[in-house]
Amino acid sequence: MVFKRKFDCLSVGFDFPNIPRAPRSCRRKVLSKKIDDDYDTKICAIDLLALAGKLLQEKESESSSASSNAFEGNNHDVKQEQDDKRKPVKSEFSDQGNSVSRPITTYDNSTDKCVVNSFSFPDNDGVLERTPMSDYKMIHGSMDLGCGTKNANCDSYVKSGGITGETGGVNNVNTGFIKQGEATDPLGDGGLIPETCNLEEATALGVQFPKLVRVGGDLKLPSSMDMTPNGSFARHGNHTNLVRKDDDEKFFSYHKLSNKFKSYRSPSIRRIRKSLSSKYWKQVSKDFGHSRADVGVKTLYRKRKSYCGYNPWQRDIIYKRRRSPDRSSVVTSDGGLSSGSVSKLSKKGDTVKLSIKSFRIPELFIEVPDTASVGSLKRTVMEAVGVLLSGGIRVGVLMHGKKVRDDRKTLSQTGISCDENLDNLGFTLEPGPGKVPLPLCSEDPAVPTDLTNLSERSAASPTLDSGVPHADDVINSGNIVESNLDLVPYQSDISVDEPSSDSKALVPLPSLEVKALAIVPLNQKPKRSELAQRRTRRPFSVTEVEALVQAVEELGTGRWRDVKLRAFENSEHRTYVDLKDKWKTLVHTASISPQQRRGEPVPQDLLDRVLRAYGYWSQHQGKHQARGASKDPDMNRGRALESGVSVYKKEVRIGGWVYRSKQQ
DNA sequence: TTTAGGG
DNA sequence: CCCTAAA
Repeated sequence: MVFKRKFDCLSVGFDFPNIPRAPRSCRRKVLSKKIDDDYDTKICAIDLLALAGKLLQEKESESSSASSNAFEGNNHDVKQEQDDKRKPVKSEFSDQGNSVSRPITTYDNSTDKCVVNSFSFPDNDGVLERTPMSDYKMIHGSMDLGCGTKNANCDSYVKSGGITGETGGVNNVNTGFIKQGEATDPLGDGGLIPETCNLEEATALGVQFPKLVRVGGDLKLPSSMDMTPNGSFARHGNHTNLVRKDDDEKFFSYHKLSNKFKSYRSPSIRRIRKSLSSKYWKQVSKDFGHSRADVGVKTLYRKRKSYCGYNPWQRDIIYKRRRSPDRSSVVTSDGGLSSGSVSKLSKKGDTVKLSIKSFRIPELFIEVPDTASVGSLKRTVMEAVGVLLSGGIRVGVLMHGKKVRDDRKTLSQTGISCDENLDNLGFTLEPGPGKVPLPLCSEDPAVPTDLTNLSERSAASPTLDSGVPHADDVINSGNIVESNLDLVPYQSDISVDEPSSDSKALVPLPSLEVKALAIVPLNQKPKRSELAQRRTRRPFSVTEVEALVQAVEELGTGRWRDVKLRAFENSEHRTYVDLKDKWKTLVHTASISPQQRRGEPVPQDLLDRVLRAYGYWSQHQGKHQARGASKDPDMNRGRALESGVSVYKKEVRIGGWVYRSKQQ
């Protein structure tokens, strides 16, 4: 399956689509593009644009009903407007209660491509309706994650598909980003994702959009904020290997995990990682970078390593941001439910409450064979979503379609808290420092990714390259940090140095990273099998065996690379390790009775030669090459041949048995 | 990257 | 065939 992310939006900051096309060296540059450009200058890509965030300025002394009513009215209008604009993509869908999914999906039979334009999430309209106005302190808003969505007020709204999450506002009854098993169970195993969408689960799985509470002008981020997809979501997301294909049919993959480590390194993460066996990591890296020895494996490998590596520099930035004097608080839905923190946190002065009702994300193009199972499709979609969400996201605030870059300004200064501007407020989810999730492994063996054709083996593995953020990107991120302090890793359940981290971020992503990571270990086994598909078995033909024996007779048993070059140079699929292994099995085969042998029978004469060569070279271990007397293979051959039969041992001892050559 | 071996 | 420690 191939994930194809289409960015048909006007904004291109993220440049997802560009990456795959350019040579790696160039792609890096592309990736490093600033992503914090003004909205006008095209923001990005994964850029999930908040379609409409509703803010409600509420004064304790004021009657809430008045504002609420006003708000509701506006909300509907806005919503209608949004819907209209989405028409091309999502016209026939309306927010229907709890429908698991109402994707505007088009299916192109000819190409087997699926375009998922939207997902539906739990809809809490009902709840809202039942909510007394007095309790209706949350303003419902909607956030569009679609890169094509600029803003509800933006005329240039471009069709964009995505995942739309409807969050309930009033009681904050959770609004899971992902809901119910059927639609959200990525593996279709039903075991990873809760069947029900209770608050906690939804919160864990979905993007919880918090209510923003302004406290005395300060905003705080509650630790309960949880954007973490957990359970299956995280699991699949973590090692999800996605191969994206842009419109030009070029692919590239990205890996989430590495991003996580890179972007949100924290003691907790370190701890988690530490818990991972070194073997695991090695395995991963190897599988990931593996390919033929002649295909720049090294490059890939190194790249990958560097990405996964801890980047102290970036971490510093993170900490710096955390210490930002500005304080903001975000109350998550679940948190709100359990503690009703929203209202409690409110206090003197104006309080701005915000509820982001929905998200939209860029269209996800998924390509799956028509023979793919539904479960596979689910998984694929899930992976795409997971990658999208966990790739590292930053939040941006838009007012009248323009990005508000000065994080130091107060809401009132920015005008956000003005009723008139409520409809002009928007949020964007932009690529975080990591930008592009980097695939670590192939989630689905069925994913046809050998476009790069690195090797047989790599065919089942993702092609790592452009999706990886580079130093450039990091630097870039740093710049962004300087100018936009809108991304702050926030540790909810794992706060380390600063339990009550200060943050300006509306949406703390770190927790997501952390939780996701925590699940990694659990996937080790299953992952491995999926990510590194075993090469197809290709039995040696008699001809090959003969060639091998011939080469070994001439070169000995310790020069597999030479053997490879001499006799199998044109057999791409035969590595020197393969040859060595084959020789090993040949020796074994020759040493057992014919009845015990399996597979295509090897002529006895060949086996005899094997034993002779084996014996001979056992006696002359590397003598020839060691003395450098015969750099030229032919010389060795000559010697061996010259010696004739006599050069071979008459007796070959293998496994305690003595084999006598019939020809002796 | 190769080699050498165990799995 | 795979995985790796060593070199």
